[in-house]
Amino acid sequence: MKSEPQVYSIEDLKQENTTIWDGVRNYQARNYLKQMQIGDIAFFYHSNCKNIGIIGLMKIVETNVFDRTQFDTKSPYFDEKATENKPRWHTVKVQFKEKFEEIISLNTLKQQFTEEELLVVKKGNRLSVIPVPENTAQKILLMSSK
DNA sequence: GCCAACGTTGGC
DNA sequence: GCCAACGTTGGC
Repeated sequence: MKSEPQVYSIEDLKQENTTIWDGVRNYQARNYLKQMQIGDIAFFYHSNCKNIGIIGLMKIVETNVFDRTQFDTKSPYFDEKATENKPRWHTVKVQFKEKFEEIISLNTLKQQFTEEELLVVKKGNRLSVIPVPENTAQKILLMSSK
């Protein structure tokens, strides 16, 4: 799950402990959010910044949460086509789990994994929520504990 | 349903 | 700041 650290970083999550992962406005990403289950582990990815890469772990603690920002006219994520009765955007609540001592940089990820193994290394990939195959996830966890 | 125009993401 | 690679919008 990607976030721009200038907007919301893993430090922010660490301080808050939990947060509703709102602001996703892409149907494919939303569908991946939908598939998540309570207890699932997600990687926190810092994007569009100086140190790009996977910075830590979080846990999914609630699923099918309404993204309230879609109803908020003052929010940049306001969606005029969404109503309380017919919301378009739901998401998950995540809990801070771990911040890696060292970021696993995009460069490292590119060296270790193919596009098939880890979609985030694919050029032009813009999805902010991406599934990670189990094999790949296990390898990344090993890399983080070095 | 096609596709040009436009807007956004995100690495570099 | 640039720009490739998308996704979305809207006219037709």
